[in-house]
Amino acid sequence: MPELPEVETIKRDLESKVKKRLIKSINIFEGSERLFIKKDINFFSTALIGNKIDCLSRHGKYLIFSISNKKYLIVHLRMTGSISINPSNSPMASYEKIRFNFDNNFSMSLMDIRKFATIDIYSNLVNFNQRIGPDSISHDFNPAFLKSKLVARKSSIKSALLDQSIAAGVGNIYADEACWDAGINPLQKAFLLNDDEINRLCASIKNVLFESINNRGTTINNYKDLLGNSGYHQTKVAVYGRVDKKCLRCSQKIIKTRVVGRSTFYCSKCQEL
DNA sequence: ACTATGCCCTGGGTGC
DNA sequence: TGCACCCAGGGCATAG
Repeated sequence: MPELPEVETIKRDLESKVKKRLIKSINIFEGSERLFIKKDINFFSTALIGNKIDCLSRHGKYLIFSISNKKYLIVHLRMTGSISINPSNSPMASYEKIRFNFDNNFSMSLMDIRKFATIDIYSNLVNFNQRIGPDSISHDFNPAFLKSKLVARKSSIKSALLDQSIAAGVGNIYADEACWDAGINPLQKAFLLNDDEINRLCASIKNVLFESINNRGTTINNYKDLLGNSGYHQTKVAVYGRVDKKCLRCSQKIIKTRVVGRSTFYCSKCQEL
């Protein structure tokens, strides 16, 4: 499931393949109806066909293609979405939902088993940037910002970290990893964190995200890069999915519970409530 | 205003 | 071997 490091890996690999490419045509495959946030597929096609991709960026888990006509194509891969680059005459891939054919006889394809992925066209990013908080590896995501968001937050810190208006790009795996790294119990009420804990948590979030980027992301279930390869960070994961195994710091058994409907893993000894 | 819950979706795994 | 169930979780709609 692509979170920030996985989307960042895709973005870095994809950038040189799509930058300055002209979109000649688009193929839309069966079962792609849910992909389009705005149901008008004609609007989608006319906004893109004949235009170039100026550059590619990422905000949280969203991929943002800046188009030469000043519009933005925004892609979210959700749970099982993936992207690949292939010659335009390649046969349709399994679960392929949409294909963008470029002017160099290559194409960018979006595949998705579970049909949760979304694509959308924006005329500007004002609303988007208001809805999503600062990217978790940016300078704007810092202890002062985090404190401002947690001070009145009655829910658990895990719930707060999954809120994309707080920690954009953090998902279930890295929320647990960051809490473990910082020695904070994911069930702790967010507003109870003191300054020292917020400083540690902020640093830990960045640490686990940067480390995973260096390892090309974490492949637990579905994530694959542009070439269909897994990441390497799953071998470095400290708590996620390690129920009943020994904590890497204190050898206590890792506990599994559920927080806001998500599997949550922590060490009861070094992440005391 | 804030927070919690259910839903979407399908392949893979498990237990009988 | 087959079948029925359960689980994975991001973001949104809805309820409280």
